[in-house]
Amino acid sequence: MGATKTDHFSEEQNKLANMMKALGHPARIAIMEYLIKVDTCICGDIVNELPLAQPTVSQHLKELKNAGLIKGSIEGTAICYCVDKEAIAMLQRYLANTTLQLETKEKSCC
Amino acid sequence: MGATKTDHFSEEQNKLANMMKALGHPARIAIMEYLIKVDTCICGDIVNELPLAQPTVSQHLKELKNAGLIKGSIEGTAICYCVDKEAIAMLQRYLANTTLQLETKEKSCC
DNA sequence: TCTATTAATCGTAATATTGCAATATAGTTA
DNA sequence: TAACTATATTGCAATATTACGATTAATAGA
Repeated sequence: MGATKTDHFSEEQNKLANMMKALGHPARIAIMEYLIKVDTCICGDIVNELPLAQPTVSQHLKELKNAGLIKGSIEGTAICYCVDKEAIAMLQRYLANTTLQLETKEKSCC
Repeated sequence: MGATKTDHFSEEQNKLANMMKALGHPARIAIMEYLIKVDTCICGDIVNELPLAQPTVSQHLKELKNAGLIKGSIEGTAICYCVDKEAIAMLQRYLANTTLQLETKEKSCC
């Protein structure tokens, strides 16, 4: 035990859960917000923005990348990270649809 | 180490991360989807819907409740769970705003 | 009261995450 | 080539999560 039983759930449920999980840490929320705030995506100063050590930040970036939320490419000596717009858009659509489904229901018994 | 450094991040970042974290598991995504699908919120059959044992489901429900994503109230012998519309709406607004910010930027260098 | 029924809690094992120091890697520049 | 800079990887300790069997608590009905 201890491992998530991913095989019992749908592809979409697992993908969504993975993205949500990646965003389920304040440091990673902060990283995303910073990447969005900064105009250019050439970012070599994410570490300076966060109250965490460099290896920790690097690990968080890796997780965001694995979840498909950011993209990174080598830019000389630094590495260029930026948000994957389509991934965010997908999340947004899912939640918008959920909200819509909820609004059409009048019953709210709790 | 091993514990998340919540105190270095903003209230909002932590709250968001908590919600996202709660949704960061396929079983909990499935629970939310089921609660939304079912017309009434009198739900005593969540366990039958999922490929997980009763204590496990109960624990997942507790986490969703702690994150403020669902509400529950005692309904005789069963317990009535339903989605907290405002919480979902909040998440939705956050992502809609994020998407908006991303759209206004032309540069997508990666 | 006895017995189902339903859901929470406890205890525990397996696994995952978080964070960092130390180190490695790779490109840049003197 | 050597020193410098930026990021990744490794290894490890502390803690959290996941899952479930066993048990408990609470209510409903015979």
